[in-house]
Amino acid sequence: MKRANSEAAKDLRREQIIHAGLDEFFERGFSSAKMDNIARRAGVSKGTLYLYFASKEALFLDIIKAVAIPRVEMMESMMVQSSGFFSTLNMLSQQLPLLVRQSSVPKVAKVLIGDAFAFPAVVREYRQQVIERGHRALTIMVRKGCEAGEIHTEDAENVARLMIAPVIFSAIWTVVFEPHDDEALDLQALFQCHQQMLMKALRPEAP
Amino acid sequence: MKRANSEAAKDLRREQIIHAGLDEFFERGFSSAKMDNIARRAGVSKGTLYLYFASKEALFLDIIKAVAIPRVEMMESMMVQSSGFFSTLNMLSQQLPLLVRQSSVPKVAKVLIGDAFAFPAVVREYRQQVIERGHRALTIMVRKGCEAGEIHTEDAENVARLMIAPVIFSAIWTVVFEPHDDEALDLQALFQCHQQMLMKALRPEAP
Amino acid sequence: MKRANSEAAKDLRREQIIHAGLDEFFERGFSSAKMDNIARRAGVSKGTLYLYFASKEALFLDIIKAVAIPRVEMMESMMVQSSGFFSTLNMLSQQLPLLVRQSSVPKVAKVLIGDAFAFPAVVREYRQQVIERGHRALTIMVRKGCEAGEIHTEDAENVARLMIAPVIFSAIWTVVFEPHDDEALDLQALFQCHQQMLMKALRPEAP
Amino acid sequence: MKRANSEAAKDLRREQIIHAGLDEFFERGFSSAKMDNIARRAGVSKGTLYLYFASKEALFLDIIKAVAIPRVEMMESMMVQSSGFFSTLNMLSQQLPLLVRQSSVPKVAKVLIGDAFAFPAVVREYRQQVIERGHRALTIMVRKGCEAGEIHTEDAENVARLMIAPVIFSAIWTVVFEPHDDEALDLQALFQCHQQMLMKALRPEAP
DNA sequence: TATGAATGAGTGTTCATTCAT
DNA sequence: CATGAATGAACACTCATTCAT
Repeated sequence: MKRANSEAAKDLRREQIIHAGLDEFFERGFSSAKMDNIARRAGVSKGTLYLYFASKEALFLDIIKAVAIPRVEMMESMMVQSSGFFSTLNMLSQQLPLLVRQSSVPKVAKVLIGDAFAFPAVVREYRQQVIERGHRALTIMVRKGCEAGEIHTEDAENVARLMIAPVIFSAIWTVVFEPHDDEALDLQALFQCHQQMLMKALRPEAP
Repeated sequence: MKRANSEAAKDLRREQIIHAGLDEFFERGFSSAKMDNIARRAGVSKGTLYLYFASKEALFLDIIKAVAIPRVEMMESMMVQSSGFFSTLNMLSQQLPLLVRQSSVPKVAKVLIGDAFAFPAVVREYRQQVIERGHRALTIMVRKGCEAGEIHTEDAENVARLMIAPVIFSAIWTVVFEPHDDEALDLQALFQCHQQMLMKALRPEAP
Repeated sequence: MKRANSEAAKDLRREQIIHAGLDEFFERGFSSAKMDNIARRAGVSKGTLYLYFASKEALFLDIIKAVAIPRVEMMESMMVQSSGFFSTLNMLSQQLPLLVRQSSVPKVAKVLIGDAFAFPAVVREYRQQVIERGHRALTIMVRKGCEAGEIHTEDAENVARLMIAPVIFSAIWTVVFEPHDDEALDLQALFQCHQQMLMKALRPEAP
Repeated sequence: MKRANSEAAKDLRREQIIHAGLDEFFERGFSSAKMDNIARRAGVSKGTLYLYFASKEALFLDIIKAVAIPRVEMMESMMVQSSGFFSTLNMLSQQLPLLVRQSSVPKVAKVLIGDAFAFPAVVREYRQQVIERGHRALTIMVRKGCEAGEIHTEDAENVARLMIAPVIFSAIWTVVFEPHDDEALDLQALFQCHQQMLMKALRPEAP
């Protein structure tokens, strides 16, 4: 492999390894993942991995951090700047299939589920930094919708959870079933259906 | 350990091992699970495991089979004998929290997610024997509800999926977050909320 | 290798491994010593080593302990029961060549010297439990000889050290030079000479 | 690091590396010594080491040679020009503590003991070039003393060895115990005591 | 049947050495 | 000459599996 002498080149190399690592951890879980495989996937030698990451565990932790954090911020800002519940819901219905299909979020989720007991601290932090923040932003969005009279519900928190549930469902589905099966879930239709059900379910009762 | 001379005693021993194995696989995933630990949990020696199961993998497969199959049948029959959509939905809302909290289903799900790539055949079979059958039963129930005029929807399949999504969501939540955290999700309230939203979302429009 | 089912058989196996380990550590030092080699020397597999010792370091520490401690006690008792300086000195002159040639003490000393920096705690303990105790016993013996009028010296402590010096000298010589060279040091003649010089050097001056 | 363009500058660089190497080999033994550490101690990069020494082993060998040889010559000349046994003995008693405390000889000795089996050729050469030459010079000095009537002994060779023994003893002591302990041996007193004992022990009997 | 001592293939990690810059 | 990123052989340690007791 070529030398990475500049800082930029080294960052690139880090990225390659993180990418390769995520794939390997995703496919095999932490303990079955082999540093050898990660090296091969990244196109470097095993020794090189240790120039960039202190250990398999350190690589794992860095991967989780690198992939998870940016995503939340994106979603958070999306919901905070919300201009009305329905328009945001609409935007979400279009964005979420992309998040599930294109981003690394489902892969990270799969890895974290599989190795939850091995890394309780990571799971806790992920819950706080990703799940709770997402849930809070969504709850606020629901409450604002209520206050604006757009929607009605007595239980904003659970509504927020139920809005998320299909994301989790389809993320799991995607990573667990689709790699070994031909039929792909039609996420657009699923989220479309979900959006319509939500709109009807949350519609304020006529007086 | 006492000898298990009768068939009944041998079956009991098998049960103990399967139970111990599920716990170990659940907590560590397939590859980190140690036969030593399973033996200790089951109160037998390592050698004994191999009298009942040919290998770690055979034990794993047997566990999945032993735990998963019976559950589906229960759920299937529950929905097939359905006496009206709403009454069945009501029953489900009460039963599902128990399924999530009391049964081994979430544990098995967690294991299968974590080791999906190591056992594609198992995953495929699980999908066909558990998920698809459950989804089909649910879809039929939705369709019957439509035909009976109780509810209305254009997309029974996705409605069925969205009815299941919170089960997956809470199953994952339960096994991933709750073991390392104090706050437990209030499943009753969650499924209550879900039921009400479904009822409103599926209510046939007034003409 | 045969199974070691009884406690006695296990102790024997431990002894074999300790013996093999000492040889390997002696010949290569701690860090070059290979567990594989130790296993081969002991006639067991690598895995078996770890049934008896938690790690390479634990094996090392146990070896030092197993070999060093008993020796001191022997020497200490020899000098404490001393019936007169000259008779004890005579006994020592006969015993020490055996200690140097037959026992494991010089091997352990060589190992400790080579790995002194890697195991400062061991070195300190060895100094306290072996060296200091030996030196103290010898000093007392010299003082008693003075009080009994057999010998005379103003500096019992250094005399004790100088009595020991040839032991260290010949121990080092034996383990460092003799394995790679034909000529063996004539320890009997050396200690004989040393004894005579000591007798003359310590003889009280005629009035 | 600056380039070393002149021959003198290159020799200096060599010296730095040799010095750094001795410290590292002394502290960790050959196989635990890391080229990385040596480079850091010498203030150069790892690659530079290989510009001056072909390999770790070559560096090791050069260090032994560089440090050991000069010392012998010094000692040899000291004893050969001897102007009488007692005056030389006196001089030795004063010089030896310095040799033990100030020079690199004890460090080299420690390294050679620790890695004796890995470098039998070095050990043999060291024995021949350093030990044997020293022993021969000392034996000659004793014999001359006898012939001159200053002293008397039947066994000049072992007397020479016993004259050396405390040097070995204190060298070992210094490098093994003192780095990890506060109490330092009082070498002056020790050699003083030794000198006095030798003088008395070797004194010709009155007729 | 039940045990647990023994095995050895497999994996994370280190580090002497190389060589592009 | 000097650097330090890259390499891969080597080694400590683990654990599923076997089998003598």
